[in-house]
Amino acid sequence: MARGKVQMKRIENPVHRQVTFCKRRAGLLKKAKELSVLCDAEIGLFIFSAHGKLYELATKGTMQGLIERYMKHTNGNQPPDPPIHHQTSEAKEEIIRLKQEIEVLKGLRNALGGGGGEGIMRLDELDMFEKQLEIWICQVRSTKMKFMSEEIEALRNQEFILKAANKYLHDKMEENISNTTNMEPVNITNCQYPLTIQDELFQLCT
Amino acid sequence: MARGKVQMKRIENPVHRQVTFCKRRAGLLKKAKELSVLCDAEIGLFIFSAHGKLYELATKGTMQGLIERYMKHTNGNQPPDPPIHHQTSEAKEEIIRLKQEIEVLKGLRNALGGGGGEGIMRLDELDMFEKQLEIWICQVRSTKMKFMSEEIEALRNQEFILKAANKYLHDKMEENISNTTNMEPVNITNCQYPLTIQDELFQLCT
DNA sequence: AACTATTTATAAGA
DNA sequence: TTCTTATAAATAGTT
Repeated sequence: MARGKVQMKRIENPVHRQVTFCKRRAGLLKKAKELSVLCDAEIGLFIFSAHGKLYELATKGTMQGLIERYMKHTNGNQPPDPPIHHQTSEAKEEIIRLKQEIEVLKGLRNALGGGGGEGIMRLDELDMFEKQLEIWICQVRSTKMKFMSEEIEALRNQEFILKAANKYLHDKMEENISNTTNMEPVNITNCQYPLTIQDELFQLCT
Repeated sequence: MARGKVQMKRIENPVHRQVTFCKRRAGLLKKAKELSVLCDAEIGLFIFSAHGKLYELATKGTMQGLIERYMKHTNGNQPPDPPIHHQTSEAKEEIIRLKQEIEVLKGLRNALGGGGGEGIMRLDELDMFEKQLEIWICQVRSTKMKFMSEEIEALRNQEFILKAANKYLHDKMEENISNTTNMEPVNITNCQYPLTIQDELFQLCT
């Protein structure tokens, strides 16, 4: 505030910073005392330097007494530790919030991993909506999978029937050949393509 | 401090006192903030007016946290609230632990997503994560659908081949019958089950 | 709340 | 650190 304005940001030069800290700390304590005296106010002030050293001022009584009064004032309920209770409540709320977030993330992770969605998180409507959308998608896909599986099953049955018909005709033909003139038998083994249905394909959304 | 020195004693005129209180209070709070910013200090300040009204400033975190630090600094033996401090410390530790867990889960998300996750906004992160989840699920399902479609196609081909073999054998048999003795033809129409593949099943994730 | 004449605080230099 | 000093800020008294 003299010989040049000062930028309201941390003073990078450590020497300057330390000097300014000493000067302004003294000024601040002085101002606090003055305000207390002039205006009959009760002031508690503590300053931790960057290195952790403590400077304090309590204008009336002790800092302990002031802190107690502060505590009592912040919330007019619990005389022993209302501020503490308040703080703990805040902490508990944040813990609950963080736990919810973790649950959401775990739910999403599980959905990614295997689809085992579980608890309904009480979060935003958007969140709920997206979760329901996900569940809906899973259900639709599962239904489609079921249809396709049934189709494959029907085709397998069809294959079985056709093979049986084939064998019947083949046998009949050989029977006819043996009964009649020479006739080369029909080789249908070329038609016996292996069927390798991957059963794990049907393990979806279980 | 202007237009006349001020005696360092209580201002008796209530109006003057109140005005001075307002002005100097603002100045004191400003000075405290400046000291905190310029010198990287942590400052707690509370002012009780003569009438009991509270004005406070905590430069970092909450006044509660600052008071805790003050308590911890002065001496670790205060009977009124060591348990309180302990409780709060536990809460803070749990908050830190939960935050770490969230970070782990976010890392998992990024690993799964692969895409550029940078995350500043929490809701946005969640949103993007869920979107990625949806995309991922869709991709997995599409791949499975592709496999199943290929299986169905193979079965259709098999069916075609078997039908052709059937027809060949049937024709041959009729030929044999016409060439040889009377013999009732094999009726294979009973084996001609209609195949109705629902093509819309393959319209997934388009 | 706004204005100013002063006092105070303090940044930079020694 | 402390002192000095030019200058920026704060503010007492007033409107």
